[in-house]
Amino acid sequence: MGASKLNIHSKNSNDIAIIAKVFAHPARVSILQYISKQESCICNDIVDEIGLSQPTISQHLQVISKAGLLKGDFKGNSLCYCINVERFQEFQELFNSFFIKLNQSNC
Amino acid sequence: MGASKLNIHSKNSNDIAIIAKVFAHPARVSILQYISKQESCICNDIVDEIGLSQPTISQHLQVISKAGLLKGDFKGNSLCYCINVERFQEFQELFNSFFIKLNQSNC
DNA sequence: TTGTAATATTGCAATATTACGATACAATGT
DNA sequence: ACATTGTATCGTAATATTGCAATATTACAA
Repeated sequence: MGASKLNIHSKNSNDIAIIAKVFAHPARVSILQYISKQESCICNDIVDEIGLSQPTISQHLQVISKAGLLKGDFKGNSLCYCINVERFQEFQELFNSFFIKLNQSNC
Repeated sequence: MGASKLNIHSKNSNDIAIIAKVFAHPARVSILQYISKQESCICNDIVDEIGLSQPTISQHLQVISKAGLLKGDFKGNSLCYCINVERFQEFQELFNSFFIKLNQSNC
């Protein structure tokens, strides 16, 4: 078979994996870092910054957005993407509890 | 083109993405959680626990291992996988600094 | 309304990941 | 030596991801 046997895993494992996927591409990491640096942000700026085409950036933004990590305000015909800090802190907490669990490992 | 334009991104972005990829599959999350719970661990146990075939688990273990997250001691003909806590803490630090950067975002 | 600038969507090609059966390899027990 | 048990590798199929050109959509300005 192929690549989709996700239903056999626990909700917690799936949640963490879904979050990790957002960060699992350097373009998305760079995009997030860039957005957090800016007060406001226009997609075209990101295109120049990251060096990928506009459709590709738009696609990555959608992935980030679907995870709930972005709040977007319209500002003229350009978007102002901001990081949804509340949602982001949920991410952080999930990851931290995962990290804490793993740190208890002893050989 | 296709899926490989990784050279245009910063080292930091690539590093974070590489780490995130390890956690970007629920099977690997479950495997890591399972290993950390055990004192010692035999691969076949994981197979029963996770519900994937032995070759698939072995493949996932390789991904985790290549990231440097495992220390393996041989114990008879079965392996004892343990989490490499030092390496894991490097992961944590990279992620935390990334998280801290993103939290400074204000809309 | 027509033009313009910014972003989103569609369609497709290239590549990567996931999964497993078959098989090979390694260590132990008899 | 031979069988048994546990793990790794190979080959292959299914699916997912990444990337872009072409096109559509949206919002504003004149």
